[in-house]
Amino acid sequence: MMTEKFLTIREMCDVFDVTARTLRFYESKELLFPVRQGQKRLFTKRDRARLKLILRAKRFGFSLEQVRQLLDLYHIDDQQQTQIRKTYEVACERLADMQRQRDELDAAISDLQEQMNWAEKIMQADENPKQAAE
Amino acid sequence: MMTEKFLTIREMCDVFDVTARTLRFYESKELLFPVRQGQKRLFTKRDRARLKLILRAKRFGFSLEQVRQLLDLYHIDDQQQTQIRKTYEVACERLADMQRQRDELDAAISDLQEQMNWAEKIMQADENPKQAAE
DNA sequence: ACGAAAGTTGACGTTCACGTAAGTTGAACG
DNA sequence: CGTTCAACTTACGTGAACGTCAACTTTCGT
Repeated sequence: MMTEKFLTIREMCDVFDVTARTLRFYESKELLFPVRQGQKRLFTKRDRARLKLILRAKRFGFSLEQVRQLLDLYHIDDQQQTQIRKTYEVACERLADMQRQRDELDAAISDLQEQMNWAEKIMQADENPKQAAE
Repeated sequence: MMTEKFLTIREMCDVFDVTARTLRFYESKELLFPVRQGQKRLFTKRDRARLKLILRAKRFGFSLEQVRQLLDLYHIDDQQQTQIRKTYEVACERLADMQRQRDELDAAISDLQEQMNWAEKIMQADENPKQAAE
């Protein structure tokens, strides 16, 4: 048994901490492609990988539409190879976005840390009030 | 003249590439506090700094409400010092969020770059088709 | 002094990303 | 066989973050 080839919608919800509605919504937006057994959805390993990336990218502030474009890169093998180059270019832009974002994030982290150091000093002073005045 | 102490709403729009509606909306949500000259808004240096941070944080996927909390750290001097500690704790969480996010972002960037290397190889092969078959 | 330009306040509309409720279907269990 | 339960579809509702339009007032140039 290789990690149970398929997951039900409920199992997906538990694993990824999302609602069933969300998974159906993502399917409707062509972000996920669960196979059907009767009318029930079964999520493949590929769906799990995609969902992981979706949730991650969301935390970076990407829209679902942007994520969909990004995801295209991860399943080129399914597609016509004629699309590779176009997809590659999209990926280049996304990558640049992400690198810019990381740089900004680094800056923001530094900023915040500085502010917090300053706040620490203030709080320190607040704990020993008027130490010099006596 | 020290960088023109105040900016009109239109100047703000041009500088930060946002709409007037957005600025008024941010004010209504207490993210910005432009002073009034008559009924016109004048944006201070502090508003400009705040807006910069707002737009930056938005790109990280923070909600405006989260941003508002974050911004509180940046104007503690205006507030009661009793609030410092609370604000400091909020900031700690945000900082942790941001660091986690950066780690994930790094991972995502690596992933994407790997995929792109793979795509490059495919494209390379596509340029010289069946080189080995002849 | 007057008309255009810029700014203001409502108030309603829109898009995204789901939430939620109502009714249906299919497998499963006592 | 009835019912219970999970999953399904359809459809309307919701909060966040603005867009857009209407109807003022204020200011500025000629």
